[in-house]
Amino acid sequence: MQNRDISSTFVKGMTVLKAFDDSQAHMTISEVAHKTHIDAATARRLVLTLVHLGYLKKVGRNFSLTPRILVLAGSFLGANQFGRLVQPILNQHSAEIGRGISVAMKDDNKALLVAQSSLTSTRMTFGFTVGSHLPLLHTAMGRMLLALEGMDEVERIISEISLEAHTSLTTLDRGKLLESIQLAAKLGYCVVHGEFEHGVTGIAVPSDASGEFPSVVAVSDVTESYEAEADLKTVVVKMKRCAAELAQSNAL
Amino acid sequence: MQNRDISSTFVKGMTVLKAFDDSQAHMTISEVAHKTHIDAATARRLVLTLVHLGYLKKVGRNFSLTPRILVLAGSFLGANQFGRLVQPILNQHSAEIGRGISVAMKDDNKALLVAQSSLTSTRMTFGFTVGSHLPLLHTAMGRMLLALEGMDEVERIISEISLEAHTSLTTLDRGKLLESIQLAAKLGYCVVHGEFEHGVTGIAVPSDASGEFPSVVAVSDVTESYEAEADLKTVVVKMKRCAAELAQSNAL
DNA sequence: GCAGTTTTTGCGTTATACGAGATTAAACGC
DNA sequence: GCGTTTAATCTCGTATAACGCAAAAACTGC
Repeated sequence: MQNRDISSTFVKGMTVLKAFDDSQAHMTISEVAHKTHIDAATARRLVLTLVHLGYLKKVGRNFSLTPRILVLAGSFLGANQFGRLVQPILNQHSAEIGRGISVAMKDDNKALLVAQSSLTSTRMTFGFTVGSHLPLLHTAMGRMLLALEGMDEVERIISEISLEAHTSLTTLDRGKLLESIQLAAKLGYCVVHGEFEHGVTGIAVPSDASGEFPSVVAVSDVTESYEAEADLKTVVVKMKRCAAELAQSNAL
Repeated sequence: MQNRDISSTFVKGMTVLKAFDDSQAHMTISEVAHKTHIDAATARRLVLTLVHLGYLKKVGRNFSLTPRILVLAGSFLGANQFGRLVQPILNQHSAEIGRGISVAMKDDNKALLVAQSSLTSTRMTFGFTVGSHLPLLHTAMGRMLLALEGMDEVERIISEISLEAHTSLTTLDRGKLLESIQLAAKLGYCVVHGEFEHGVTGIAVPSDASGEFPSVVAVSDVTESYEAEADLKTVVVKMKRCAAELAQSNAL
């Protein structure tokens, strides 16, 4: 028995729903039960409830998410004016910078992509969408997000998080990570070379928006495109312009 | 008491979560209770549970969605390869067509935006995002979606749905709507002029993808831009090319 | 066809959701 | 400012719905 203010059934239900992540999109009832550590009979009831509500659909003996789950996301995006305010600004600055722009927020100990504008002239994307989780410590957007938090929170996360080497360049030294985040806080921008995806450099700046959730504006490109130090500086300046406009628009 | 396979608590919990739509993003517990027709005490527990799970946050006496809700959407998008397959194709064709492209699926009696590529060179967007609900009967994408369904389903929806006049051009005659959908099914594309937003013309074609959910590719622009009949035909041809590529990629 | 697994059902137990009422906080008038 | 009204929030005993075991049924793969 736990807190009387928390509905354990609802918690289990959301656990089941969350279990359908991109690592396992199609699951049988027993797989759900295994993954969530919920009794098979209970898991079955919760899964059937989700089917009843239209969030899951059954095909054969497997269950998978339906597009309806996007409606919940749409509520958040709509409420925060992403369509009307954020997206047009991102589009314009994306064209000016010549690269796709992403906006991210901190979610637990992950960076969460909340908006994106990819260049229409290129097929290049990094395969992430709104709702994608990225590492906090080994991406520019993640470190910049941490730099916006209090340093006590940063130290807590750095010490708690398990470090995973995504590439040969991934920084696994917790002290160096802290330094990098402190530098980002001081400079007002963050650059990370190939620590998450090989050969890709990320740049992030705070969005400056005074909204409900701290957010950052981020750009990714192959490392060579920033060969000249001046190129990088130019991009940062343009990104800051984008951030300023987002802040001014009262979005986010 | 109802079906023993449906967890009524979980249903109520999801109802509460869904209640935070863009029409009411910030709600007190009693507002939630009122909107969902759930007892205030129960609503309170469910809301507190959502706060506990990090999907809602409390500010003052109001509750609102956190970005975490996007993670669930990300699972669906990731599982269906939206980032890696769909988005690049949309981006490329968006540039070729010279207009933003959307992909939509049918959700109950609404059209649901599941992917989008807006032109980066322009600030023009129609304010919708992934997860936005649009009318089925008064948009090109909606009618095209219906045209993919069986005609019995179409007739059911046309007769059940309540018709709302969004503009002075909105077709409110159920017979005419059926005709329009049948025409779309026959032609393989659908064009709707200013029935949802004044002065805006929408075009939709089936995505041809053999995936789990029927989907359409849609384009919107101010009506004048299609003045010449030839312009419209050209766009349709280009859209069909996009649809074919989506199908070929095994996305959707 | 058999041995395994998975899914479903029944049921006693117990936690848990319910909702009326108590408590607290906000809104208003004087 | 203070009492009064109104609404929102929280508490708690009780009814009930969810839990999870165990056993049956259904499906798989060999």
